[in-house]
Amino acid sequence: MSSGDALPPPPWSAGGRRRPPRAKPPLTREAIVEAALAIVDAEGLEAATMRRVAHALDTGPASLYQHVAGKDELLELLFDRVAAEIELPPPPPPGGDWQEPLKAVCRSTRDAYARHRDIAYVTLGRIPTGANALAVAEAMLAIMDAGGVPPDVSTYAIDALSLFVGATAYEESISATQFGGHGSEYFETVHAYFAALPLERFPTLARLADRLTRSETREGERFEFALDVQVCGIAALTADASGG
Amino acid sequence: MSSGDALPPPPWSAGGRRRPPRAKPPLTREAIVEAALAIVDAEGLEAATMRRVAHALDTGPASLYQHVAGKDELLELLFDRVAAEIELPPPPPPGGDWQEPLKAVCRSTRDAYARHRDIAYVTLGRIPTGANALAVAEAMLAIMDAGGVPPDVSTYAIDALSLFVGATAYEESISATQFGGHGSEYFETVHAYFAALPLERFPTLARLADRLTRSETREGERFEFALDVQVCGIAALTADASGG
DNA sequence: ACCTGAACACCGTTCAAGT
DNA sequence: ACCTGAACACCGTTCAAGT
Repeated sequence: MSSGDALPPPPWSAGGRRRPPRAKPPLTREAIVEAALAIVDAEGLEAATMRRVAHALDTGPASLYQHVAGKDELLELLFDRVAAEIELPPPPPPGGDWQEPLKAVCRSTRDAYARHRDIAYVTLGRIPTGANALAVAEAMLAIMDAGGVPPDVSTYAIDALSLFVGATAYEESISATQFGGHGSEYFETVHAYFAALPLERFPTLARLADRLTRSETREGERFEFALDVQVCGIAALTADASGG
Repeated sequence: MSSGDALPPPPWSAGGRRRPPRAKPPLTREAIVEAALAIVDAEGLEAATMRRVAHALDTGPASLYQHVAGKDELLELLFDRVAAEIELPPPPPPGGDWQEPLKAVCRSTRDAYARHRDIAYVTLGRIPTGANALAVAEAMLAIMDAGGVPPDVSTYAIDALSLFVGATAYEESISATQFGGHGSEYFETVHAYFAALPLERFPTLARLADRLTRSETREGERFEFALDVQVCGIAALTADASGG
């Protein structure tokens, strides 16, 4: 800073044109997305209405439409904002193991979703086009490619895996809100219901009721199991494709 | 028809106590569910609002609340109505093959969902409690049980499979509406987008762009692939559990 | 007991009018 | 160019009043 710069006016000066006490930050896409995410984090996705987001930014809903095409685009941007949080590994060396790195990406995807309530809902039925979501897809494909999974398999596998992680995270967020803080009340109801099922019509269900309802509560285990299922399946089909 | 039956009154007769031209059928849960399903079939799930359903039954929305606790219960009933359409195999003999029968149930579940637009959305994040949905779960568990899949695995597997089928069917219904009737327009856009990706940042994605976008269009194949992944994975973990 | 008109507290989106 | 008040055409749900 050169000494020739003019000093700023002292804060107690009331002269000149006065600014409002808290200058309203300019409306930008980023500010809108950030405000929406804050609402999602605090109250969940369905609270993030155009009106609520606008209100948080001290405007009316109509103002958002200058920066965002509509609610759907806002959700798309929200998704890509969360995708930015997913930890990705460096590009893998050729011939390396692909199963563990692939699982790692799935886990950090789940973690990123879990940090933002039921945000995973927006991933369902959407083809990712944002830069961050594409980076995740690139990472997964690169891992499989380097590990020798043939493109025929990997291009399907990435769809299956993304669907799996998104859907699981969404289900988990749902049951997280249903179990509420204490946890056992809703669980007890479900368990009692399954245990009371007529044995003639639902013999297997009734016999496995204990294990079924217990599995609902141990989400981490459930995710790891299903992740194993996915990756084992991909591996089996890779062996098929290579061997046959 | 016996000859003693009275002739119906001629349509031009104005005598007797006249009924309104089309007697309003009494409001029942079944009638409400059926009306809702008709709207779903014609216009999709989001058109099936309480108001629209009521209108189809010639009443106001308030009248529905005598028979249905609210929108959520209506969706639950709608789901169970569709679950009734899923074809289930007879109880399996012990020691039989479980993989093919299990796949068959998944396929007919998908088919039932596909018959009703985006109905699969209501399966997401919901623990099934209706009689028909429970019958599907019972069938799947019975198949795995008879085939020697240990309960540890099958109780998780049923969650993973239900999630997979529901989420896949929902995604397929979404892209069915996005592809519209003609099909290629949206596909072309997506393909062009993927092909134009910067090579330095998305090398694998760009290289596999052709295959990736082609896979989006061949839904049947994609479903069969993912179903294979699931079942292979379950089999691999079953072998683990038995062998280790 | 069953139904319902009207109202309440919301939505997403548009558009003419403002600066 | 950017913003916005007001309006439009909807939601799910409630409740007092009707039969």
